[in-house]
Amino acid sequence: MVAALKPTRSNARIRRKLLRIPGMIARDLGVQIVSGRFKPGEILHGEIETSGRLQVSRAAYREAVRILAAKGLVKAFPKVGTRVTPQAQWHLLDPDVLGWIFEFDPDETLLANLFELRRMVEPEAAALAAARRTPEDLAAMAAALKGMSRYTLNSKAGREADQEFHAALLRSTGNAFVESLTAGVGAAITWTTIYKGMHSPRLRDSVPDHQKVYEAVAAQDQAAAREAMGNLVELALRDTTDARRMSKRGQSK
Amino acid sequence: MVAALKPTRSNARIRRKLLRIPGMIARDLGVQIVSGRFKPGEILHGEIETSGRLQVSRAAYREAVRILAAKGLVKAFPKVGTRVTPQAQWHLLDPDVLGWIFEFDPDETLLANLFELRRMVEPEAAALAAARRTPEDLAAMAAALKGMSRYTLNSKAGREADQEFHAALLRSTGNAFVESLTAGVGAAITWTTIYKGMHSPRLRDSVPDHQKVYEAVAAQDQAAAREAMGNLVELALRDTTDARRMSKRGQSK
DNA sequence: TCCGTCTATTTGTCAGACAAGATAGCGCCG
DNA sequence: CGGCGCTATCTTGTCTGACAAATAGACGGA
Repeated sequence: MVAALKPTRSNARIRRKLLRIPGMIARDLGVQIVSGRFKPGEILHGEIETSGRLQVSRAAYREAVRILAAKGLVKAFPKVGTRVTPQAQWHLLDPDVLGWIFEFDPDETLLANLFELRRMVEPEAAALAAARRTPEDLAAMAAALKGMSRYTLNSKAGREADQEFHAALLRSTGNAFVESLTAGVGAAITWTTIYKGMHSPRLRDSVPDHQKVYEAVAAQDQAAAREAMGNLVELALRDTTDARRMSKRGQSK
Repeated sequence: MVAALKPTRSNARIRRKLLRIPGMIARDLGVQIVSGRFKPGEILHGEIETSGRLQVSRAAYREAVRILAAKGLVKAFPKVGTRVTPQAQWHLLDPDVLGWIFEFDPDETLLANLFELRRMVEPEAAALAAARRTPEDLAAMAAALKGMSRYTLNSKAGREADQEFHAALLRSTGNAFVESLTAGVGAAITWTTIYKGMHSPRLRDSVPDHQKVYEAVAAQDQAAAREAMGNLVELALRDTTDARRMSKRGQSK
């Protein structure tokens, strides 16, 4: 629930600076939908009722619903209401939707699916990057690599460097569609780190794996880049599932 | 330009039944943005001005802008206006954005990029499908295949069967993220067909290629499925670029 | 020269009203 | 009695006009 949405002054700082009211509501509803609180086929409560309950204008609430509709999560019809669409129609690779899905403990299957996609795309992306990377791309990857080893994944800066490494690699494919998968890769990486940090105290150092990818890309060796990145994703997946399994067992849930 | 947007009655039927006013405006602006008519960094005209010019209420226009913002095409700030975001932030795999990009003669590079993505994903998807397909999946693919050979790509039904074949295959991976790439694959297929139909009178029959994929999936032979689908995409790409080159040369442009 | 303030402009939000579309139930007619 | 069409009604769709909030840029003071 949104609770006290009207930010007279108190939560004005808490709310992300750039999230206006419709954005907040959309995020809120979006999370409830992707987390199963609202199931496909269900119909959201009426606009007047909901906007009244949230103490926002109907226009603001409508803009929120429009955002969700733009991401394929809902569809609105007169008289029938705003219905949650089946998952097959959701724009799962939309950065916001991804964020909502993985905001809280995400569905195990979906995380596995996301890794499957990484496994398909990233090795080939590395091969493309090896063929097309510019000196600037290389510099960005080198800088990210340096950041990873300097700060480690235990610090925010280190984790951001990890993300940036993969982002730079996808960017250097020169393929706009591949680049648009950055958010998806980032989400998978985030949860790998979270699970590893949560329960396996001694996390395997992933810098050497990244280093190998970097070297292959730098040497413009497509086959080696593909191979190294394949390894990296494979290991990341294993680490994630292992850590997750331990974590689940630990909390006996 | 939207021209006469106010549908007193005349164009009420012409406008796609399910496209409300904000949807129409969003599509219109979206096409102008992805086609380069509005360039990244540029600022859209003010809300009052634009909504006035289009003869719609400001609320309706705002909902349209919200849709575009949800797809990453624009960002709005008070005082500064609504700015077109750099292409790297666009949600290129959003079905609507894809549709807008490929609505008219699309950028050659982008089409090539889309094929690159297909080349990465679809063979592995075929392998996954071979491992996981249910009898129902298989039936759907068989039906689509039958439709392709019965109606050929010269008819609408045949083209839809082609799309459905690939959609069914992606669906049978059991991977929601892979499935969400259906729109992207579909867009690529559409333009392959268009280019082939446009200038190469004798288009290579692609049914045997699809048949091979189907048989491998039916036999649960992952390697064969991967191989067959790799071939199919490769040939489709070659057909597309060939046909396009001929077409361009033909119209001496 | 630099920094804080002030203003103007743009988007953000609100409020209430009416229009349009779709469902369901009612009633007419066969 | 059963099928068909009309109407009542409910929900989203759209319009209008107003005020609030945020910020870029100008202005003025230290």
